[in-house]
Amino acid sequence: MREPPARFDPDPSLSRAAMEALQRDIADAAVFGDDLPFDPARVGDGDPEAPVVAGVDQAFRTDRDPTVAVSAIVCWRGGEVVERTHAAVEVDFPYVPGLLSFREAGPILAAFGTLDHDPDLALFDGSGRLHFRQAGLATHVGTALDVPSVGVAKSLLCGTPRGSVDALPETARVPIEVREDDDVDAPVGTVIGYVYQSRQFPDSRRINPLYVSPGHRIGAETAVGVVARCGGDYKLPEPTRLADAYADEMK
DNA sequence: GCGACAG
DNA sequence: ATCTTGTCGC
Repeated sequence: MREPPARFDPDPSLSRAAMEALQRDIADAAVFGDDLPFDPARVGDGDPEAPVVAGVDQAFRTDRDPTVAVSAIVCWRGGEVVERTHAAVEVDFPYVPGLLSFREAGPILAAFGTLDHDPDLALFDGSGRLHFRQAGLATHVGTALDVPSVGVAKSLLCGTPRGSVDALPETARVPIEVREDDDVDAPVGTVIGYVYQSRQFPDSRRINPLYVSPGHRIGAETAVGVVARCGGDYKLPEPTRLADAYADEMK
């Protein structure tokens, strides 16, 4: 698909201050409301007209000196894999909470560059708006490519759930808002994502919920909705789970 | 100084 | 993210 504009290049050689400044610019350019060129209620439908969802995930080869990031993309449409691609890129920037995209967005954009399909929506492993400067990985890449995107994280980076998240029943969702003591660049009370209990066991054992947030061109409620419509039999949405397995296979 | 946080 | 066997339960 198309090349990303240099404006939002996730350059790992930038200073930390420059990275944070870029994230504020990205958050300004991002759209955290529904602006979708497709009907989100049709995600997961089994017909050829249904939206194409791209699941994106990475695996790393640390048996090399410059670590190699293997970024995988699986395009999925109503239960069918319509395309798979990947890219392997050397990375030297470490994982730093809040700056994940400066480690992973480069390899991800390289993989998108080899993708034939133009996905309607992209699901990322990490946060979107659920980020200190409202510019997590899903927001960064979604905005750079101007593709509707959603962040699906397995743990919470910031924000406060509006209520209890213990023993949530399957499909339950709890808004995550900004509180006074949260270090998030958004007004107090803003809903920046949702806790989503995608799967749950009948017994006492607990499965951790997912933390879903808007990346670009989608609102928080619709974001959880589409993730729910991509759900298979596992905790992670199908496109993400398939990309995870493909990334592992490719490394 | 303490806290503490995606992958 | 990655390193890793067995083990508990449906």
